[in-house]
Amino acid sequence: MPELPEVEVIRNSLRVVVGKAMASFYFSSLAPIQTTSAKAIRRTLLGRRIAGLDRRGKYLLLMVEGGARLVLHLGMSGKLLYFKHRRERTKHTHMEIFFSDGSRLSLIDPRRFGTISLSFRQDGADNLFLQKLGLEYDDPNAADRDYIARFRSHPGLALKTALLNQGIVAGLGNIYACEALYRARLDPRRKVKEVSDGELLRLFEAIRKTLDIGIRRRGTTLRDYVDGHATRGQMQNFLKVYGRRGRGVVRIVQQNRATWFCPQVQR
DNA sequence: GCGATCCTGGCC
DNA sequence: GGCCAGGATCGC
Repeated sequence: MPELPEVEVIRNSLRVVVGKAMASFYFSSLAPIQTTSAKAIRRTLLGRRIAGLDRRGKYLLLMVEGGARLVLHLGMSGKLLYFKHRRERTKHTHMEIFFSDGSRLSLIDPRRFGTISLSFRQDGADNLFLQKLGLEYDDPNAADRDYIARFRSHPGLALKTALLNQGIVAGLGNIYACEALYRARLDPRRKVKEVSDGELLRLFEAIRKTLDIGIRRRGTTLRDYVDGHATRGQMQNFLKVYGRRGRGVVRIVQQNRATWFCPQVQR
């Protein structure tokens, strides 16, 4: 469900937990913990305060006093919700962090495509997921030639497929990949090797703009996306192609995923 | 590179 | 019952 804009909005919405001390935890028996254990997570977090929230691609990082980070991916169906007061645990809750003031953070993920992991290094090189990620769309240290080089190393990929590859540019999902290609007026089926550097630059600019707009509209709520306080996004009202059959927009399938585009505009 | 697969739920 | 879903990985 959540792509970069949704994760960024969730991150901003949860600033309320910064400074809170973690007093206890709940993990379901099906919690999607990867390459670590509930025990290790408890040991790492217990008694410590949340130092801040960060984001890398679609991963949300809960930064812990002392330098460790709890690395969360929400997959297709994950939500991270803050509750101020006691409350019945809802179905598919896989992790809860109880703060010393009685409030809590709940991870709810019916499909369990998300992941929970740990990282202790600033650069994420010790984390199976973070280590694979490509550039941030707004990386201040990356130049156009860096983005171009990343794309050029996958000449045979269709543009849409390249956008979904988190090792090239991190954070785009199915909605924003389709929207960025529309904004750049590029056919999602064209291969990387068939587009010019100029067209790639146009695509990068479209990616930045598309993700920025997504964040400003507080994410896309097609079905069930909400931020950390259960507030829906508004971007669904401004999508140009995704889910918009008709008026020249068609749906095709690439890599087993739906691609929505407008053949008259995108070439 | 492509298709199948993990999982649950909603909709037709 | 079948199809679809905002993700990512793993075979071939």
